[in-house]
Amino acid sequence: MPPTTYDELKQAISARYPTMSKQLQGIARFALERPNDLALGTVAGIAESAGVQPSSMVRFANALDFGGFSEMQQIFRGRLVERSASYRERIEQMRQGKRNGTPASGPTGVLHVSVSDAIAELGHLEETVTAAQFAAAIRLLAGASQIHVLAQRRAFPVACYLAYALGQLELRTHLLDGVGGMLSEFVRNIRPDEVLIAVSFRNYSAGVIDAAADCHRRKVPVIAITDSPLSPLKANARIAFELGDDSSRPFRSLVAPLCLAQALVVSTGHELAGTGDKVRATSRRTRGAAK
Amino acid sequence: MPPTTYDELKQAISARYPTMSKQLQGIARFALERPNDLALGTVAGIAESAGVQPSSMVRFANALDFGGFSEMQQIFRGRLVERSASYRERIEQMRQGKRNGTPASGPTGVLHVSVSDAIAELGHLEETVTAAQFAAAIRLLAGASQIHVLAQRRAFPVACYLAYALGQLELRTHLLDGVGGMLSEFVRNIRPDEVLIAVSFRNYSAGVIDAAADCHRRKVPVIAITDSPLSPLKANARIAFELGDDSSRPFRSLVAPLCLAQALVVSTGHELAGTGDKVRATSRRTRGAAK
DNA sequence: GACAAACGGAAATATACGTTCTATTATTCA
DNA sequence: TGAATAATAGAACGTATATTTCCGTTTGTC
Repeated sequence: MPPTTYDELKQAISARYPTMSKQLQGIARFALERPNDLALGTVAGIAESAGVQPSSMVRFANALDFGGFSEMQQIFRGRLVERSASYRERIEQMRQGKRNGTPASGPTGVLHVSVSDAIAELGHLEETVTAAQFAAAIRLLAGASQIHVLAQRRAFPVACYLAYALGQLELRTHLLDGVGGMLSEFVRNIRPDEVLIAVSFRNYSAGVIDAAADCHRRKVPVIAITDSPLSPLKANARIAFELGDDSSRPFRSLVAPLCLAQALVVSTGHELAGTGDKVRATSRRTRGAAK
Repeated sequence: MPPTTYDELKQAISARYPTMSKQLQGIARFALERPNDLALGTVAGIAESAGVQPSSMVRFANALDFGGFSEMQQIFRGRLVERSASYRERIEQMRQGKRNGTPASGPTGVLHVSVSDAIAELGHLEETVTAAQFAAAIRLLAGASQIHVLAQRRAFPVACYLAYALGQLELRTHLLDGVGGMLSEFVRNIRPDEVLIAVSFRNYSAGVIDAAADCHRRKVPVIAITDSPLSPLKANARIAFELGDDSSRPFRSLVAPLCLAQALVVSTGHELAGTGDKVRATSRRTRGAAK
């Protein structure tokens, strides 16, 4: 009684996942994350991608009551054709829906609008950021003895992400979250060989602006992530990313700044690893992965 | 110079159709009518369905400048995997725009990759989330007397955003940030008429899992935002959003979960404002505030 | 700490697949 | 009407694939 549909297969995997061996669990995750590969690849190819032996793939299929790998693969292939069929339906629906005049109504309409807006923002992001300022920011980050990240309110998630991700690179990173009300004390102690990343959008938090101004005056490099050339952060930053998003929308999203933040972190990682300092970079990566 | 995309293939077939032999024309019609079969079947099987010999299928592929049947089949398989048309167009547009400058290497190359990945994730997000679970989540949020948001480490920015944005809707929202180490004490006091939003991705934070499990056991509605059906959060949630994406990339981003979070907030806002039941919403807020 | 059971890895085997070659048939032109 | 050429069907061949079995290793239990 093996599963006959992809949904059943998912349920079966979920149900038996806890009782599986470690390797089989890995294959299970791989299968659910990359079902397309499972559908179209050969056992050998898939096994290589998953980092296991072909025989383990067969064992995985057997664990799900299939007679063999090919039998299980049929389910993944079935999903592929169903999915492509539903795509056409959805595209048709979208065309008809737009003709009817209600492009964005209903609960999932909101999701669609959010996704579309986010994609537009990302396109705008790539246009806005210049290679020069991006490279300059990376140089600053890679060369800093310590990095401080500051944001408040709406922008705070960006700072959280930066602090976490830069920390993963084993850069000394501090999130200035203002807990305990000692923000200005911390900011006062930032030195010129360190870096402050300040993130703020309208309405700009006074605390962030003041901190950036203070650091900038004391020759501490400030990298600003903000929304407009008119931002008060721009005047107080060595490098300012102006992501000017459409403020006409009531809910501006954090997608663009977060994507920029991720790109900065990844590039900084490359910079650190690529400057010949392989020993430090390797140990950093190893330790991070082991955790 | 064989076709490289399904559209090119279609054009090639149309162009050469008149000059083909009668049998090859039959195969051409069959191929265009049942591309799924061409993508997934074996030569023998397809040939039987089309009422020809396997060798004829190879001849057909050769007539289209392919080296063999398998080569042609790759095009049909690609068609099954390809993403929805509208997103693909946008990605293509962006790729072309970037071809003028630096293609994929260098500092801005990383940004381009981040943006592309983010767009792919967003497309996947819209596929994955069903209208039913989205609507159910909104009903829970709109009807809750209080909302608690919990995440740690990599997922924490999502919780920050949710707490901030839901707070803007004047819903009573608490960010369970674990400051002071009193997380379990707070979780223990969450009641069944409240809601817990738990966000966690691999490797899942034990604290978040435990909290979700505790709440779920005590009939507190739990909305989970996680990455896979195998997530331990799924078993401990009333509603689970599984944003499972390609884990082959070393740096998974928060773009998709944040976009989902935003859509949830916006929809909840509409729900509260649009049900016309302003009194109830107001009284709920008032009661909560009085407490 | 020792034994047993299960798990993972590698090689061997059998199957099935795609391709190619040849004989035969259909078609067209003289 | 006959001959020649192009195309098709069928079979055979080589290859690549999935599967199974066996052995070494690890893990759990007593």
